[in-house]
Parts: sequence; C-alpha cells; structure tokens
Amino acid sequence: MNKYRSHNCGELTIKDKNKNISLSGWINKKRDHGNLLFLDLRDNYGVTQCVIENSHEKFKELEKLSLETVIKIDGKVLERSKDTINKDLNTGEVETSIISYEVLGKTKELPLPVFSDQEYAEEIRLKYRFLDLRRKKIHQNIILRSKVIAFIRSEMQKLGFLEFQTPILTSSSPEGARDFLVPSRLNPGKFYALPQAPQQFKQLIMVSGFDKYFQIAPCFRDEDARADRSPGEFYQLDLEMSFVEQEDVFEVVEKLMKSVFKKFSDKKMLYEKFPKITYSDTMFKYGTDKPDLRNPLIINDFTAIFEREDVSFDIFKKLVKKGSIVRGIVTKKTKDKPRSFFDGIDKWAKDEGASGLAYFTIEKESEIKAKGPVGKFFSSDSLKEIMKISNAEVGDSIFLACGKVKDVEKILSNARDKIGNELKLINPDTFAFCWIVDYPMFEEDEKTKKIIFSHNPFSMPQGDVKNLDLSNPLEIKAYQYDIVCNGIELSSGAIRNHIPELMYKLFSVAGYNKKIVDEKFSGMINALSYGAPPHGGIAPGIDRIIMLLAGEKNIREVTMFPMNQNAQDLMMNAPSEISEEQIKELNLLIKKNK
RNA sequence: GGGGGUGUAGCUCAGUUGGUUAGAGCGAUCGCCUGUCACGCGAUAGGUCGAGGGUUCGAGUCCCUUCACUCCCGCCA
Repeated sequence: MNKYRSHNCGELTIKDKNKNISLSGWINKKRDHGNLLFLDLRDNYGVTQCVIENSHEKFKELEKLSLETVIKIDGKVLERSKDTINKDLNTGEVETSIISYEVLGKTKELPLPVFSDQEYAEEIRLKYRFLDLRRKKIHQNIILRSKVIAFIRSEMQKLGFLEFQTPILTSSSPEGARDFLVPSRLNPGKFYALPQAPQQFKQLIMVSGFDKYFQIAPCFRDEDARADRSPGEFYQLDLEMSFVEQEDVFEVVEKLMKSVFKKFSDKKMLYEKFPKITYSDTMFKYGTDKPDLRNPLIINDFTAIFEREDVSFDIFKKLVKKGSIVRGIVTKKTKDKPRSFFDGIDKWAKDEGASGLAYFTIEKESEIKAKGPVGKFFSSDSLKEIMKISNAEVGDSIFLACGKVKDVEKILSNARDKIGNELKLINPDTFAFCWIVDYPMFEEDEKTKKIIFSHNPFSMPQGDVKNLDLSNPLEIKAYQYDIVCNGIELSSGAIRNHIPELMYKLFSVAGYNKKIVDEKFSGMINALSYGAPPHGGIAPGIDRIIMLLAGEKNIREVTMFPMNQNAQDLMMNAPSEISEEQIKELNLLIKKNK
C-alpha cells in the first residue's frame, strides 16, 4: 500500500464499511463540538467527513490544526446513521473514524479563504493562485479544460490529423499584432519573435506534404487585455488541411464543435447546421462580424424615410443630406414598456459615446401614429413604409441611430445586446454557432486612407485567380471566414493563397514590394515556389471554447496561471529586471526613464 | 494613449449632512459545547481608511495629485 493513502477523498462508499483505510488531503472545514470534532478532508477527487471523539488522545491536537493543513489520516470507515447522511457528498453515506494522523504540510494564516463561495479581488487571487485553484469552481474549470483538450486531441486524431510542434522562437512579421521579442545572444542586435500563431509554419507543413495538421498551439501577442482576451499568451486549436475548399474545413470544424459542445455541456444547440452569413450581411443586419444569433433583434435601414417630404425630423434629415445613414432596431410589443425603459436605452447610448437613439412606438387610433419624443415628425404613410421595411407591427417600438456607417453599425450592434438583455430575449441555455464568410481581402485604413489587408495577407482571393482585377481592391473578397458562437469570435480561418505570383500582386496592393515580401516572408514565399498544394485551415481559440462550456465571462476563470491586465504574473513576479551581466551578454542598452 | 468603476481589519463589505473612541460577517487566538456538514455560543486580538498634498476648529467622508486593481474604447490580420 502507498505510504500516504489507500483511497482518495472522493471514493469511499457504503461498500467500504468497516475497512481500515488511510486518506491524505487538505483540511477543508472543521466543525468542533468540543467533545466531538468533524473534519472534512479534501483532495482533487472529493471530500470525506472524518470524525474523532475527545476520548482520543490526539483530539486536542487535531482540534488545533488550521484549515488547509495537509494531513494523512488512518481510520476506519463507518456507516452514517440515516439522519446524518449528507446527500451532497459522494462519500456522504459514510464517515471515517480517525485512529491516527500525521501532518504532511503545515500552513501559515491564509490570505484568502479556500472554502468559500465569496468573490474576492483578482489581485489576491492571482498572487496566491495555488490557493485560488483549490477552490471548487475554478478547480473544476481547469479539470474541464484538461478534459476538453484531451477530447479534442482524440477527435482530431480520429479525423486523420497529425499533431506537430512548431517553433516558439521564430521571426517577427510586419502584419498583425505586436510581437513579443527575444534578443539573440549569438546574433547581436537581432531578435526572435514569439509566434502570434503558427500561421506560416502550418502552411509550410502542408507544403511538406503532411496533408492534415493540428496543434494545441500557444500563441503570443503583445496587445492589451480584455475580459475575454489574455494578455500575452493564449491557446488555439490550430489546424490546416491540404487539397481542400472552404466547405471541407467547415465540415471538419462543425463536426468537432458539435461533438465537443454536446459532450461537455447540456445547453442546446440552436442550429445543428451552422448558418453561413456573408460579411456584408452580418454588418448590415447585426452591425458586427460576431453576431449573437440567440438575439432575435435585427437592424434595418431607414435612410430613405428621411428623404421624404412628409417626414419632418429635421436633425436626421439634414444629416442624411450630408451623407449619413439611418438604421434602427424594432422591438416587438413594447408599447406598454415604461418611459424609463426607453430613456434608459437612450441614456446608455449617450454614455457609449453615440449621440443617443431616437425612438418611438407605433400605435393605431383612427390611423397609424407614432408615440414618443420624436413621434410627431412622422406621417402615417411614412410609418407604414417603416413597418414595411422592418416588418414592424402596431405596438412595436423602433430605436433609430443616425451617422456614419461605421458609427451606426457599432452603436446598433451594442444596442442589440443591450436591448436584447433588457427584454430578456437571449436564452442563456443555448449555443448559437454561425459562420461569417466572404470577408473583403482589403480595407481602407481610416486614418491614413491606405489600402491594407483586412484580415490575413495569406488568404486566397475569390474570383478568377489567373486574371484577378486589382483595379478595385476593396471589391475583392477572400476565402476568409470566422466561426462565431453566442457573439464570441472563436476563430478566423482561410483558404490560403499558395500561388507566389498572386501573393506578390496582392502584397503590392497593400504597399509591400517584392523585395520586402521576400525578406519578411522568406520562408513561406520560397516554399510556395517549390510545388505547394492548395490548402486552408482555421484556429479556434481553446480558452474561449472553455469559457463558453464553463459559462464563464472572464478568460482568467479558465486559465490556470493567468497574468493580470498589465501583463504581469503577480505570483512569479514576471516580468522582472535582469542583471547587468545578462544585459551585456545580449548586447542591449536599457534606456532608463526619468 | 483615453474613459468608467473600485480601493476601509487576513478575506468580503457597511460607514448618513464633514463631528466624540471607524463597525459587521467570515477567518485567527482563547474558552464552552457529543451528530455537525455554512454546526452553535461567549470573549480577545487585529486598522498608515491605497499614498501624498490641500480646505476646515475638525476629513474614511470635500478638493487636487498620484498609485494599484478591474471593465470598456483604441489595439488584437
């Protein structure tokens, strides 16, 4: 028998009655009755109630032990009387009568309670992450993460994918996020970059003829954090396939997502076949390229209404004349909502930095009328036209935003979420997946007015590839797609451009000449010149998948050792200063501020 | 880089209009308690009210500066 335990703390049942056993674990909770002490012993597997009476010589010692002390207990399994059974524990039908014990690990006074459902400050949680991770919820989240990843691995292998590792020290690339850089000792003045994703490597794996690749890949981006975005590093299920079209990638990913989400969650899937929405449609209908399809609200365009003679809403009319657009959201059967609901939305929009949302409710007396602060500006006929455009009915309300396309899209996209939540239109017990397809290849940089890659410079443009018309680059669409679930972007992917001449052409549109491309993407462009297969892939974010499955809103709840918002590891004290010697060895000069 | 929120005991939080000695629950320490499972009861210790400056007879509370954490915008193909 093992020196520390014969059983774990989650497995004793009535079948073990009267056995002499040993358990090791943490003291989760004590209930001291003075002459009788209950002591809950906890490990990874569960909790077992242990009991000792004051007639025992060790009673006084055990009474004094702090919570979270690690002890080993030798004892005898006893059946609990019917009225003392704890149904909340797997081990609740029995308890262990303590015969002897041994302290394996003492504890100082705890900086935070382990046995508590209380929320507490992030800072203290991250500093004492090893204590935080003992807590039930996050402990379970991390175990879930392990199981999901193991399951994904086995599914991918079943689907014929091979797992490979790719370099962590690689070269900096000019496109995309800011790189984490690592100075090279052997090559003074030069730097490695940590990969933002193994993008080029996975394409090189295809060129190397491996056909189907995947990796649970660490990715590093030196960008600011968000609740759903770790600073520094995160993980992707990176995958790439040869001789495929877009649909082949969709099929694999859809199959995988369905089996993962069905296995690890009881929530319903709204769509068995994930709908495909074009980029331009989603921007129009939802104002975003990551729509939450659980939310039934849809955006409509009402710009033409404000060119009518019988509409006198002059503020909007003037703006429309100058090129602004008007779009809006219809809410069903909201005529009896209190004024505070409407004003609340309007005020919220103003807080978001928009000029607010105009609103009115459609009612019918002798004829169709609009009620609300701006209702009087609309004629009966114009209202009928509005109802036609948006399928609105009497009793519905409309929220309108006016401005530049991008601003209107943004505020209405957020308004969809806000109103959808307020009216409880979003069923939290569902997953709504969709594909966003037909992304534009290029877009115009708002500030510099330059043409830039809108997503990924390695994507294959749609259309006649041999005679691609580059005169209107903004019109070119790419075989570029995103997968979205409940308004969270899980991943981007693309069919790649495997034709070097075409890549040079596209890069030249974005202002990179052949020399720069050869220099910055040497590994890839060179490889594509030696017989590259058509290929494509995608890279769903592991952390976000786990967030959805665990029902967490913050990525740190599913990350074992996350950094804080300022990209600091409070437990390990990273980043930290380095010695003069190290600096010298790396040929660096540190410029001291102040 | 910008905006919002928070900061009071080890932890979670209360603290009114600026007013005497800054409170509660949990935890810790000590004592009582033989069937609890958030055990119960009693006592004790524990505070640079994030920091600095200002206004005031008087500041946890008002003002200014600053720091930390967090959420958002920018950013993240």
